Amino acid sequence: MNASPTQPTLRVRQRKEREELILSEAERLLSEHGYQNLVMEQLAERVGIGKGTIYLHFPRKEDLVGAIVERGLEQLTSNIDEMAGRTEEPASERIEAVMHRIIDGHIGWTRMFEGSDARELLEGLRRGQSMNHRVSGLLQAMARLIDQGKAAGEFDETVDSMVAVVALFAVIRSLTSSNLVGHLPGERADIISASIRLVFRGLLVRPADKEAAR
Amino acid sequence: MNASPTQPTLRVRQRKEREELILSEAERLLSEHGYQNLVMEQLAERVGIGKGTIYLHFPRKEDLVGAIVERGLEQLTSNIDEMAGRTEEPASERIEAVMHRIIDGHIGWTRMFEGSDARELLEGLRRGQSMNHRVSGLLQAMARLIDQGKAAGEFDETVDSMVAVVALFAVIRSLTSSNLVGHLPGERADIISASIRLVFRGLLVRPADKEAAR
Amino acid sequence: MNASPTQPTLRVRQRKEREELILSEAERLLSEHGYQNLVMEQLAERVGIGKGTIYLHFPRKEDLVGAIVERGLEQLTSNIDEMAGRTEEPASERIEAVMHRIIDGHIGWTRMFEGSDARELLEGLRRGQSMNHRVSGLLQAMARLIDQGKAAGEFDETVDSMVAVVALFAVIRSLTSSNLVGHLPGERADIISASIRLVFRGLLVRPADKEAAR
Amino acid sequence: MNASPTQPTLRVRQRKEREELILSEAERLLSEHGYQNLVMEQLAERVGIGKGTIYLHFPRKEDLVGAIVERGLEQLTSNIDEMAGRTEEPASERIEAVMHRIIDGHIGWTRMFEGSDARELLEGLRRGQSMNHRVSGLLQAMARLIDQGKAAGEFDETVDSMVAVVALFAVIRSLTSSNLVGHLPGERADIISASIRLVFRGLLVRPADKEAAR
DNA sequence: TATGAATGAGCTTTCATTCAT
DNA sequence: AATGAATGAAAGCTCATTCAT
Repeated sequence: MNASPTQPTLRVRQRKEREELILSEAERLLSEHGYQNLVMEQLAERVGIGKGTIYLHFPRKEDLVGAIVERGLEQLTSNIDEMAGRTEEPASERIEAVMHRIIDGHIGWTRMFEGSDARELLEGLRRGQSMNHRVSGLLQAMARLIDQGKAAGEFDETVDSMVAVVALFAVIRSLTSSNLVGHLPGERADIISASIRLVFRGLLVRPADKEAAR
Repeated sequence: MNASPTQPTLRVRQRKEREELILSEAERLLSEHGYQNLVMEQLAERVGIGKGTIYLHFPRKEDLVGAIVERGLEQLTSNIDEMAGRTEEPASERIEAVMHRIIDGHIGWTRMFEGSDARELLEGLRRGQSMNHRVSGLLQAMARLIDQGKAAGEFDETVDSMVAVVALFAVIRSLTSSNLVGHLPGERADIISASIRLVFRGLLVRPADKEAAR
Repeated sequence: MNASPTQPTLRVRQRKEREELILSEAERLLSEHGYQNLVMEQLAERVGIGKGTIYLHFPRKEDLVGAIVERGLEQLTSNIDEMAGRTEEPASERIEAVMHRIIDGHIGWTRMFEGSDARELLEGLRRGQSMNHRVSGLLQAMARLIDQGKAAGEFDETVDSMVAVVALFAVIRSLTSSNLVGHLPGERADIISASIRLVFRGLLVRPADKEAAR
Repeated sequence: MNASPTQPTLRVRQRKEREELILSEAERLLSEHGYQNLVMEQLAERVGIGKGTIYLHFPRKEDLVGAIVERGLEQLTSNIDEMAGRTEEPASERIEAVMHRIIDGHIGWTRMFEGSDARELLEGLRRGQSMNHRVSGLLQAMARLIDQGKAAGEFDETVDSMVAVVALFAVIRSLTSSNLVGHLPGERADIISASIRLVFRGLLVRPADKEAAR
């Protein structure tokens, strides 16, 4: 009489799938063109559904974007947490891996929110709390990785972990948006690696410090 | 008819002045509200001129913003060049000063381009070439400061100057937009200073290296 | 398959019941929000059925509203006819009672058709003829009451009954919509009663006339 | 240097003219199709201007309709006031003339507001006060006419003037919207006249009363 | 030269109606 | 028979850009 437990309502699954489809396409358009230039009709067309259908899933454009942000933050956080489990590898390598993964897989975060009334959008998300949790969660996950490095003697304990997180994300953000990188000589990948390592240099325990500590 | 040679420009000078006025006001609106929410009519009103007059100076909204970007880049570059002259001060201090100045005096660069079709905007600027020059100029000016530091033995010569520049600007950008910083504990100013210094730590010549070099 | 002849209607009766349910709820929404703001989905939800089901009964929103109007006219007419039976009471009192009942129990007739393309709606109803019959029936039922009054010597025979009917309904309509009444001093109920009586004054046989008739 | 006093800015006059044009056409469409079915684009087309131009004069559709209402009330009031001046004619005749003029000149008051969220619209107008003044002014102007009739011994002083006003407007409203009248036999004009007179009968001083007063 | 009235493409959002399940 | 997901026409409103004055 009722749906088998292994098949949670089919309908629901299809709905979820379509939602995923919308979000993915929207994320692409968002990172390509920014909030204002994401046109609902165009989005629908690309997904291959009617304009109104989007509104069945996301009552306002704002909500659509909010969902994308949350999804992104969630993915990033789980990525980082996964890395936090591999305690056999040095923290610095794991962090670098995380950063590369973020940079590669991810999406012009910077551009994404262009032209939303970003202030209002974020404000709204913030009021809804979930954004706060997600962002805080992301930052803390990253900080945990750094703390692992400190505990392992890799990183300098005098450097505030949260400050390091900010610096790392700063580099990610900048490398992600092509603004500057586009103007630099050399391969993009090289620049990325070198930049990440530069920040690490500031974070690593210095031989001299160890010396001094004796 | 009788334009004196020393003042061929009365007209021209007024024109230039007004152009400056437009740009200044536009820059403010831009950093406050982003590209899409910069409304030409509102701008004209604030400047105290007619809407159409703006179009006498900048045929398209895009051009107006392009001019602002160029002007900003120019100012930054000259700021940095000025600092490059004060060779009596340590490079690291001068760089930090530059960074603070950029961050303080500056303009939500991040928000400024929100809602432009950034790709198209930049593409257009690029086609006009001048953007390329300006950005390259800015990066190179900064790189020169770093090179000075290297020459003075402050900075590690093995670190690529351009990479360092990218990292520095990355931090600036991130600290400028409140996205992350807003989620951090502590005073904004403290976070900024700490972040800058973290990058410097990675740049400074390490005592241990010196030791090893002996 | 085995529908007993006395109850061929189990299905049919249920269908009729649901139709009644839809109409009642629709009438409420209609009088509260007007035609345009009557949303089919909301209606379905309130009735507790699926949106599509409504369309099984009424192929178009227009038809739904048409049915409501007819039902309303029918009810009013039967109300009046019932009153026409109580010949022991004075016609004027019975008419006043009818009017109060209409005003009280009734439904912002005025608001109900807000936002329909009333012309088209009525046109459509008219094409279906039935509307004409209903309205005529209503007016005639009321006229019959007045004629009773004339026969009883209560009302002046020189006043055209139909004109009196129009005037009476005019007052009802106006008193029903709060537009004017809201701007008047005094209690709503008092205004209503006084207005009705004013029209009656014009309808009653005048003592002076009687005098003259002697 | 400044515009001659007899020619108040030409611009301003043209603007006023166009505004008048918009209002007139809007009033027609409004009375024909009701608020919801008044489509801004269609209105613009009929007036022969661009859609946006309307918004230059009336920032919201609501404002446009508000202006129409005010204009209408103003015209009515001044019509009535003018009539109030002709004290040489009997009040009843002047009132009848006013009513005919109202009915002829303005038609679908009733239909005009259909489908606005009338509640909100009126609420808004009411909050803005101006509506209150206008409507009160209109009712009072009419009441003044009736008072003149009372003073002249034409009308019965025991009938509340405001109640009479309500009844008169009730008739106007009803006769204006074709709902009922369309279903009546006879000429529209005749019905109108007869209805008005019926109400007057209720208002006039009765010979019998005079008799009694002796 | 400077203006701002006029324009209309373009956007988000709503909702009657259809139709596969 | 009953449902509600999907659709897309339609509508109000904004604002970059033009152009008559």
